[in-house]
Amino acid sequence: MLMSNLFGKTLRDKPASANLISHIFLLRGGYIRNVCSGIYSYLLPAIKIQKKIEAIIREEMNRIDGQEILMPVTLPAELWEESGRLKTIGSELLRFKDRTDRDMVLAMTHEEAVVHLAKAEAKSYSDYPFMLYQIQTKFRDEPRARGGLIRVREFTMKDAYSFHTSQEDLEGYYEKVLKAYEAIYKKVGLNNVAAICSDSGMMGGKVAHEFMYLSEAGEDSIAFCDNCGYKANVEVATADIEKAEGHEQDLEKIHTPGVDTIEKLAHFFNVNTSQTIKAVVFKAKGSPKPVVVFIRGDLQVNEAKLRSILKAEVQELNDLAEFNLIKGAVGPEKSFEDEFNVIYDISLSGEKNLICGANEKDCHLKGFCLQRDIGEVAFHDVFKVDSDHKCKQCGESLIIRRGIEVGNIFQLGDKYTKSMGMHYITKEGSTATPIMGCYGIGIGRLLACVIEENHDDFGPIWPKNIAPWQIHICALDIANAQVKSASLALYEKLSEKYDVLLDDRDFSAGVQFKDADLLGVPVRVIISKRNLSEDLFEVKLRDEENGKKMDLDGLLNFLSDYWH
RNA sequence: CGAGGUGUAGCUCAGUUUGGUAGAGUGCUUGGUUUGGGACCAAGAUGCCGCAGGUUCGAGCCCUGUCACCUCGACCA
Repeated sequence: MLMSNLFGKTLRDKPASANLISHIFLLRGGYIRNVCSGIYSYLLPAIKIQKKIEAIIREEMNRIDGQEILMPVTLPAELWEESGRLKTIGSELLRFKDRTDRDMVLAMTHEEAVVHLAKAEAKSYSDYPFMLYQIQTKFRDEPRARGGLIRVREFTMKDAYSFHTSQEDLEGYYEKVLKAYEAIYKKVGLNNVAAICSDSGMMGGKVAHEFMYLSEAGEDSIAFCDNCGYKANVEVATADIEKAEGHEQDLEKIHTPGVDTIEKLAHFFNVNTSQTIKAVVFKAKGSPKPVVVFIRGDLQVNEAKLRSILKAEVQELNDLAEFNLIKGAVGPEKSFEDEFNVIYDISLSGEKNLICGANEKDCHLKGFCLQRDIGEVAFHDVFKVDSDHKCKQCGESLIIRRGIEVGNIFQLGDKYTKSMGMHYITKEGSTATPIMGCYGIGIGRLLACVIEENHDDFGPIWPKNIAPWQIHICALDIANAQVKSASLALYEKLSEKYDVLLDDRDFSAGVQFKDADLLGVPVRVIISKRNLSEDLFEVKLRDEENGKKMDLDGLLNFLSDYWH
C-alpha cells in the first residue's frame, strides 16, 4: 500500500468530541469517522485491524468446535414475540415496519434467530451438542453512546450459541469457552482482562461471566479482593458488612437525600423521628405499590440487586407526593406491608448493628434495632458494595476498580428453547427441551481497548498480531531520485513476504513520523539520503525509542526473525 | 429520561458583553525554497455562523422554538 493512495487524513488537533485516548487516536489516525451519535464509518486501517481480530476469534471458536453461520440483521418481530422479549425490552430494540406493514426489528442479539434456525434441524439427541457462531452487525439503540467505539449503537459482534442436552454438558462447554476467551484477549494483546461473575440482566439464565478490561476509562465497577481472588461486578457483589470499618464514626458524613422521606415514614413504625431508619423509596415498573428499602445508614441501595429481586425496572423517588404517603392514605389499622412493597436489607439483620435514624438534617443515628422495634422480617441483599467493605471469603478489604466489558458468556438454560418450543427426541424416545449457552465479544470495543492498553503520547502501538500493516517504510525526501528508487525497490522486495505501507509522500520527516506513530505499525524502516550514503537501512520499532541501522541482508534477517 | 455544556471553513477555535461588509491557526490548491520529529516564502480556493420563526433600517450576536453533538447520571448483550 502506498500512503499517497491511502484514503483518509490524520488530524493534528484533538477532536473536540473526543476525550478518551482510544477515541482521540482513532479519529486522529484516520481509523474511524463519526456519522451520528454512536454510529461510525471504518476506514482501511481500522478494517485491517478488525479483520485480524476476527481471524483470531474465528480460530479460537473453530478450535472449540464452533461452526460459523450468518444470520440476518433484520428479523420479523414475531420471533421476538415468541421469546417474550418484544415486550420486555425497551426502546433499545429498534422496531419498524416493512412495506406490507409487517412488524420488524433490527437484531440487537440473536438468541431468537438462532433458536429459530436450530429447532428445525436439531431434532435428535444425537445432533447435540453443537455451537453456532457469527461475526455480524448488531444494532442497539443505546440511550447514550460514549467514548468513541467503547459504547456505540451499531457494531460488529461475534456472538456464539451452544446447545446441550444436559446442564453438565453446558457447564463443561462453558469452561471451554471461558478458556477460549482468555486466549483471544491474550492474542489480540489485551492483558489486563478479568473474568468476573455478573448479573445476567435481560439475557436471563443463572451463571454468567463478564470479561472486564480494567481501565480508569471503564463504565462498570468491579469489587476485587486481592487477597483471596474474589471478584464481582458491583451490581451483584456482596461483602461482609458487619466488619465494615468506620460506619459509626462516619455518621456525620452520611448524606441522605431522603431525610424528608424518613421522617414521613417514621410514624408508620410508631417511632419518633430521632429513631427512624434509613429508607429509600423506589417506583417499580408495573407495580402500583411504591417500594421502600430499609438499609443501614452508611450503605447505599444497589438498584441492580433491587431490580433482580423485584424483577422489574426501578427508579428512585425523591418526591413522595405522588404516592399519597403523607396524606393519611395509610392509617394505623393498615399494616405497612399493605401499602408498600417493603425490602429489608441484610445489613439490618445483625443484632449488633443497630442502625440509624435521622436526627439532624442529613445524617443518621445509631440505636435503631429492627428486630426489637419492628419484629421478625425477611432480609435481602440489596446494599451496594463499597471500597471499605470486607471480603466475605477472607475478610480483607475490597478494592473497587473500573472496567470495560469486552465480552460475556451466559448459561442461558432453557429460557429461549422453552419459550420458542424447541424440542428433541431423547435416546429413550421421550421429548426434551435443550439448554443453551451464549457468548459474545464486541469487536470494535475490543479494538478500542487494545489502544487504551497499548499506546504512547503519539498514538497506538499495535500488537504484532493485529497491526494494520507489518512494516511501515518512511521515504524521507522522496523527490530525491536515489531515495525514490531505493524506497520503491525495498517496498517491492518486502511486499513479497510482508504487508507493507510505504510513505511515498513528499512530506517532511516530522510529518511522516507523526503519521507513522498514529498508524502504530510495529516495524518502521527509514530510508534517507543519510542512510543510503552508508548503504544502510534504519529500523525503528514502534515501542522502542531508538532505531538500529543495518544493511539489506541484516534487514531481511531481522524482519524474518521478528515476524517469524 | 434527569443535570450541565457546545453548535462559526475539512479540523481546532476567536468573534456574541455593547447588533453595522465573516476571522485566525492548521489543513487544502498552485509556484518556489527546504528535508531526521507536524519546516519556510508567496499567491489562491473554501462559510445558509446547526435549523425555523421573531425583533430591527440592519442579526453570527438580541428573543422564541427546534434539532444535533459532548459530559455526568439513569439504562445497557
